[in-house]
Amino acid sequence: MLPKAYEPQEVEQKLAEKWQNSKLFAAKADKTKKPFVIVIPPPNITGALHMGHALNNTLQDVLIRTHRMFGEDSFWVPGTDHGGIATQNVIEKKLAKEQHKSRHDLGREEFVKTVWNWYDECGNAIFNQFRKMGWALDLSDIRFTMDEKRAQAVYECFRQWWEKKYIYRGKRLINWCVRCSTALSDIEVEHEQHAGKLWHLRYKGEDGSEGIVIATTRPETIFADAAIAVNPNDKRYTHMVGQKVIIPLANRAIPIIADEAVEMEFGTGALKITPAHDATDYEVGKRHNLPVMTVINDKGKMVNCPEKYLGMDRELCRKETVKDLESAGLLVKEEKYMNNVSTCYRCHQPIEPFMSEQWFVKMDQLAAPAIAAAESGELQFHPASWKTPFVNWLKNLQDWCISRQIWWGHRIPVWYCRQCSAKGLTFATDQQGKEQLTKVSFEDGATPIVSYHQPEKCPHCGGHDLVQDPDVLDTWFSSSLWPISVFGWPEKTEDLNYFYPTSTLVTGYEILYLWVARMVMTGLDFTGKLPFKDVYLNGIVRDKSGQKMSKSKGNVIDPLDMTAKYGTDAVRFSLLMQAVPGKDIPYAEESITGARNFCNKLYNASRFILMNMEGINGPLSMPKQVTELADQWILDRYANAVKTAREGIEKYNLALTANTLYHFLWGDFCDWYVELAKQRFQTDEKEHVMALCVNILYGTLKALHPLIPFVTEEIAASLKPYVGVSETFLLNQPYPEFDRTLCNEEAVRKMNIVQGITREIRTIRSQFNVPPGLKIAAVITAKTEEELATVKAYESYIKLMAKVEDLTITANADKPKQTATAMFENTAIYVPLTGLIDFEKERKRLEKDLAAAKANIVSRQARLSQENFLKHAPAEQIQKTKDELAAAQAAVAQITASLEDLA
RNA sequence: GGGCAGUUGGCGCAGUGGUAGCGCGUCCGCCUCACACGCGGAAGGUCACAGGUUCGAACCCUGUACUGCCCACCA
Repeated sequence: MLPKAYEPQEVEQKLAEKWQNSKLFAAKADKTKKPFVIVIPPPNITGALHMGHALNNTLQDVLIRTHRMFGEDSFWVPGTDHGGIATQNVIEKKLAKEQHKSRHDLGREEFVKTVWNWYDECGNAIFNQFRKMGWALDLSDIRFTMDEKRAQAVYECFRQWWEKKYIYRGKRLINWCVRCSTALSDIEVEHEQHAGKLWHLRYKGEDGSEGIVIATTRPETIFADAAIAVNPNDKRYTHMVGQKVIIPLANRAIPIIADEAVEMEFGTGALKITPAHDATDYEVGKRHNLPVMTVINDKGKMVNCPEKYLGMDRELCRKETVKDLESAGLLVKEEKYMNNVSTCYRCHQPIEPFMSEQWFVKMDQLAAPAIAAAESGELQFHPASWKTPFVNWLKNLQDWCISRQIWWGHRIPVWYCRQCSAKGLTFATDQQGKEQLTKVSFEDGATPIVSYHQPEKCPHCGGHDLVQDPDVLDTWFSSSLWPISVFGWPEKTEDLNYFYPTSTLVTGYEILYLWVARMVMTGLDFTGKLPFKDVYLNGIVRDKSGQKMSKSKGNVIDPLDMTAKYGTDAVRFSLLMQAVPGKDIPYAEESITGARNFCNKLYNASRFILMNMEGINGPLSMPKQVTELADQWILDRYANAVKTAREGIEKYNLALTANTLYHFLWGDFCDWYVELAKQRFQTDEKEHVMALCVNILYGTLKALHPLIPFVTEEIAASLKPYVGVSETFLLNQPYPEFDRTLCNEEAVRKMNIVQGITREIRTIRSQFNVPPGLKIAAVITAKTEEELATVKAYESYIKLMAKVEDLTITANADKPKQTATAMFENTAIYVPLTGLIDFEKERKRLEKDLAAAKANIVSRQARLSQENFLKHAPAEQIQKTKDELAAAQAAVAQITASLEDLA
């Protein structure tokens, strides 16, 4: 005998291995079939899986599995991402913790080797977790953004864009992370509200006058001031424009200029312009031809400033400057201020705007086709509300800074001749005594040679002393090529031809710009085709109170802990029940228990049906024709559940699919059909009923399999002999089709009457504490032909489900004495309960029902007396209202009689 | 500053024109021979607010408030 409760752990382990070993998830590359392809958002090799991965991958898994069952050649392409800065940070922390070493202690080569070792370790761990989760990825064929093929793709992209002049080198004010010591692109910068201060500083006039007062959050940058700016329309300052003032503590004169960028209302209306350390100021400086002077270096230390502050950290210098300004009497005011601080998306330290020569990609030509694709609707977003932000982002795109001053990543495929480029190259000796190229300046004459491998010789002088650019590419550079690189681009492979473009991209909205937009641009640029036509944006898994999960908040739920405790299916199903496109999911352990209970319900229902299979040999096919109400009804429910489940998948509304199947299985199949079937098991109808049970259950298992693959596969294995299936895996069987011929509205209507009357009797039983085992008598007086006929025909259902022994059915009986009364539509239900009735309780109950019925009469009558309603509303609606009025009137009459009876 | 979501019973959410559903929780009764991870029943909501469209609005339109997110060079 099977255990009472479903124990997922062993089952899942066993099946996960079986699936992988059978290569069940390998795409067949069957050219006769339509491919359905999803490329996985490759997880960074930074550590363990979190709930976000669980959600994102489960959604993809459901799509992959359903489309496979739809008969398509579905292929989910697995891989990982090297994760640039993120991974380098993880390894640096690890080194510091375990060996008290920095990456500089190891040197570049050794450090990179260390990360590769980490990749072996962590990559494996990730795929083991994938296997455990049962995700339909063929793990025998995986990709990595830094493996040889993907590196070739990166190089080819760089080369082509260099030739097209999309890639260029430029000196700009870029976002510099002092902690990570690298440049960042604009979207890698996050904006956080920090409690800071706003200082009002006086810049005295060159002529000794009072000068002007400005407001700043960054007093340490005054040494780099190039001007003071005011709004041209600001009458307070018009007379001062053109005059010169003295920078405090620096004693340098700068002009007062007028520029539209200055907000008159903010601070004092006067703004210090520091082109080298602020993006706005940089633009103003350009307009006014101001000199750019740097006072903070790449380490965040002060340079080019009065000696006192030289070498000081920027933070400390801020404090010191304020102190000294105060002593000098030039600090006019200090106020608290909520500052919008730019921070690094990886380490969350404040970003320093920094003048630097970097590699950029020109975006306008790349963006244009992407904008067109989104605007035309060729590219679809789910939910669609992301289209506008997507397009707007592309329209306001700045050039993409792609060089990073870190060690882990694709090295820029550019070389320099030490002879020809000598002036533009700066070398330093590292801690291992090796000479390293640290800085490249095209402005000073470095000449690039674009090449994947080290060129044999310099094309200019024939020299052999060539060095590679020290920078690596933005990690998103290789990610943006992912949909083509996974299939072997730039080679014209068969895979690329067959599987590209892919079908759907499933990812979080937080990387829509960082990743999705760029894949669209590169895909269109290199292939002329969109990499995917549907973008399904999933929400973020949050904690129960809607907070983002984070280690520091201690509210993280580990998906692996949860799968160990409740089973993978339970975790998957709990997420799917809430998976509405674009919506965040509040998540708590309690969310999982419901899903776990469902898996158990499914298991037990199956167990029950299997138990009743005893004595039945061979497969039972689905009966072609059914005449019994319960059979007609359950087939209608089943057909509709399948229909809605499929709709949910097509509309990317997996919550709809999950909920529909949940309620069909539990509410319709178990609570009513199987309960009714129990009595038929004792008759010669048994085989017929079993045929329906087992086939409907098997169909439901197939419909559920993409959502909860383990428990369904496990059950299906036992059920197969009874439905005549020889195929081992559910995944290779067709997804249930909606069968219109099974729909039967009349059966649903009749069953609804049976259920309604049953519930009324059960309520009476419960209200008057009738012992569950006690069979009772009941009198049903049906006032309409339909109800009367139905009750008469299916009195056995009511007797069974409501535990009624003696059922009297009449068209018009007087209310028996000493009974409880209930109404269902036009039918009165009397339950004689001599000695059991609490008259006071019954009176209260009846009065409540009476009030409700009276309210119904009033509202229906009001509606029916409106001429406009009768004129405009559809006939069907008018009839419905009339029926409701009649039912309410019948109820009032009946209940009133009952109340009189009680008195 | 711009944009996008959301506001439905104690909690978390479904529901796109015919006056409300689900899960959890609560309360009552049940170990009824598949399942107590269960069965039956009950209580609980003027669908944020104000206008408008409509015979009819949780649902469509306008505005307001609050919450969250994204974008943006008010230092």
